Amino acid sequence: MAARQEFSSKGLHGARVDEIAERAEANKQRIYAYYQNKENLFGEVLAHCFNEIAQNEQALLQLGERDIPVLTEKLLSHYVDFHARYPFFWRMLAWENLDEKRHVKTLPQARQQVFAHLGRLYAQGQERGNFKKDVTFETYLFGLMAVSFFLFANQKSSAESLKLDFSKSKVRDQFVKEFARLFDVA
Amino acid sequence: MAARQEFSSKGLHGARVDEIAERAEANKQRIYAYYQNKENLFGEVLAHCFNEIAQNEQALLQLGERDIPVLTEKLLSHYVDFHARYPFFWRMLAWENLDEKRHVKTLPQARQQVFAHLGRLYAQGQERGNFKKDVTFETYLFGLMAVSFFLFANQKSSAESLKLDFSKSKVRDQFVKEFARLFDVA
Amino acid sequence: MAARQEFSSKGLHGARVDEIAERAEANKQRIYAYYQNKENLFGEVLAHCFNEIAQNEQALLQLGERDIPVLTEKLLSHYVDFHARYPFFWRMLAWENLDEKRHVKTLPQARQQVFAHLGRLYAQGQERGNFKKDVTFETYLFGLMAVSFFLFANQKSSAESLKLDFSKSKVRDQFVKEFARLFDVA
Amino acid sequence: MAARQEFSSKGLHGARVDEIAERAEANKQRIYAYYQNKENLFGEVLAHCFNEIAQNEQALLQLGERDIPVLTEKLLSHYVDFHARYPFFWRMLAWENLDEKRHVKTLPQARQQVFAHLGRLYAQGQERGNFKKDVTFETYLFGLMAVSFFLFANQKSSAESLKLDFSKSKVRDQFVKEFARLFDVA
DNA sequence: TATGAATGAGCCTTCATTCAT
DNA sequence: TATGAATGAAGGCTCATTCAT
Repeated sequence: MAARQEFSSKGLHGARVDEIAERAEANKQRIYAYYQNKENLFGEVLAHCFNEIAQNEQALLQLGERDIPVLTEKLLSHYVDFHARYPFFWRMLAWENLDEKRHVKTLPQARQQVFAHLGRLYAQGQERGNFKKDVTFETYLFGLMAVSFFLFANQKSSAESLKLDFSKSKVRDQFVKEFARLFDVA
Repeated sequence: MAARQEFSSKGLHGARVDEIAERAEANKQRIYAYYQNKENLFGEVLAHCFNEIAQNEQALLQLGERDIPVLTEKLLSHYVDFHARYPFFWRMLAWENLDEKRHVKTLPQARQQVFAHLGRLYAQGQERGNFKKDVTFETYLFGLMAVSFFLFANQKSSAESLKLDFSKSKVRDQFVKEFARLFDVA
Repeated sequence: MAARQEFSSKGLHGARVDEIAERAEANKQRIYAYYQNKENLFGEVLAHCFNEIAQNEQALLQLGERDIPVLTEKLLSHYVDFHARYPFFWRMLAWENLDEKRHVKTLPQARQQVFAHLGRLYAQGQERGNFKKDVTFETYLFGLMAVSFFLFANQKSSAESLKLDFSKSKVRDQFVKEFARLFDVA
Repeated sequence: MAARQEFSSKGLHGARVDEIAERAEANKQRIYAYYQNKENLFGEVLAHCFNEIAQNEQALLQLGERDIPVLTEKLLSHYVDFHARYPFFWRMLAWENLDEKRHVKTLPQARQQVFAHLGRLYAQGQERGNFKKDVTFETYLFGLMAVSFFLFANQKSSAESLKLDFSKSKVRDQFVKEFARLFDVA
């Protein structure tokens, strides 16, 4: 979908239907026939982005017990890679969070399965002493997501306040490793 | 400034000059006389928000050596409180980061001083074993900021994916404590 | 024809070709093949409505000399019934009269025959003293048509200005009788 | 108001806001500032037309007992003149009656006063034998209105079916007189 | 024959910005 | 200094009509 491009870069109100139609090499009436209005289309794009991350997360189901020692690093690099390859997500997420209205009702069920799987690994890791016992999985996961999201969502501003250029993958990789250390025991 | 209200809630493009003028009980001529155009005004508001956080951070200069053991918790609760009391910031920051153009050139110098001060405390903490030696202060601080920002900026969506309601201060407090544990050694 | 429904309720400009095609379970190509364009189709519908009233009026040819004493009542109830059963007519007539362009060229010849027949009965009635000698048939007929048309065409507004509800058939019947008295001698 | 011209000739949906603005030598934003939207403006115009007829009817309050013998003729010629001088009314009325939505809530109270006055005269006329005892005032008035409305509202079509040209005032005057005879006793 | 898509224009409505008083 | 009006350009959405399959 070419609408993703427009919406992710300009948001619901900034995007122009004409532009979308042109990029999609479709014509407006087709768009309105399918989606009724701009807002619906935005919702579809948003849902698509959520599906994208959900699908992408399926790979995490491959993680097993032996990955527990490097779980944090793997998760972090997974999300950072995702954001790097698929910048639409954090942008659409940000637009949606800034908007008063909610445009996506149901979040993909698929994510819950992955989270459950990771939760089990985390619990095992806690037993083995890889993760802190007094930190819940939700906190841990939230931290990982926050950090990876912020890495991209705040690139422009943080680049100036922290004097770092996250667009270089080396810098990013170093961050992943450092954050892995931060999040893990010892 | 009443423009802050409009811009923070609707963004540069969503905000309406008429609305701003009306709320400010000023008239449009005044606005255009002072700021030339909407974009400039947005920049001023943004700068104002950055000054706000910078000023607020001055309080952190009070932190001293004896606070090192609870530094993480203090910093986190500082930022979380700030976001809770001053929701304009994360919103303006998010709008700015989503926009192609940069509307603020210079970030307040004041922040650097605070960061330097905190950096010294962190270094001492590393010596004393409160913080991990292999995690830089930048990483540490970035983590704190990311987590506190994400707590608010992603409230709508995360409420659904993680089933948590961050609007309750209890939940937030618990998070602060958990994250403090996560970020600290042992 | 399903176009009648659309045109009569929304007029030439308000009606939508897509809607008509859908209701007719035909496809647009068919419509354009037969009628060239929307306006022609409107003309056909209009003509159809005129034929409908003309055909309906054929029943009036049954009226004979013995009906002269109740001619007014019979004619009035005929037209009122027609409008009640066939609301398309007054609406299409109203649309047509409001539009600058004329969409129907020829009015059905059949009506003239009926009018001539009624004219003869009226003349006889005048001789016999049933109808006023100084009121022409045209005036008389025009009055009947005006009253029955207005009864329906002005229902919404008159309901409020005259506090009457013509949708109730009782009220209508009473009106027919009263108007018969009004139009007849003594 | 120039909107009256547009709306009365093309109806709510046929009228063009640009056209109205241009004719009014105003600009669109003024229109939208005052009336919010096209429909409201239409409602105002409609209300204005109702006020016009109501105001015009005030003249009928001058009619007194001595006018009773020629009441019908006076009323008819009043309405016919009004329609001839002010063609906006019947058109706006017709548009409104064809439209599903109601655009005017309250009809002018002033009309009721006039109607009451005329009703009293009619009652006296009934006593004196000028009007039929078994025909109510409502019927009588409705008839007058219907006839005068139809005279204009159906001019285009009736011109063809009845072969009469109501645009000539002579023809109209003759009609007024004939209808007066029709409506009056003897 | 029937269908989905395309076109191109038009219309209502909204803005940022500027004039004029 | 403050206010109402003006401007000019969009932008969302809709339609009648036509193509192409």
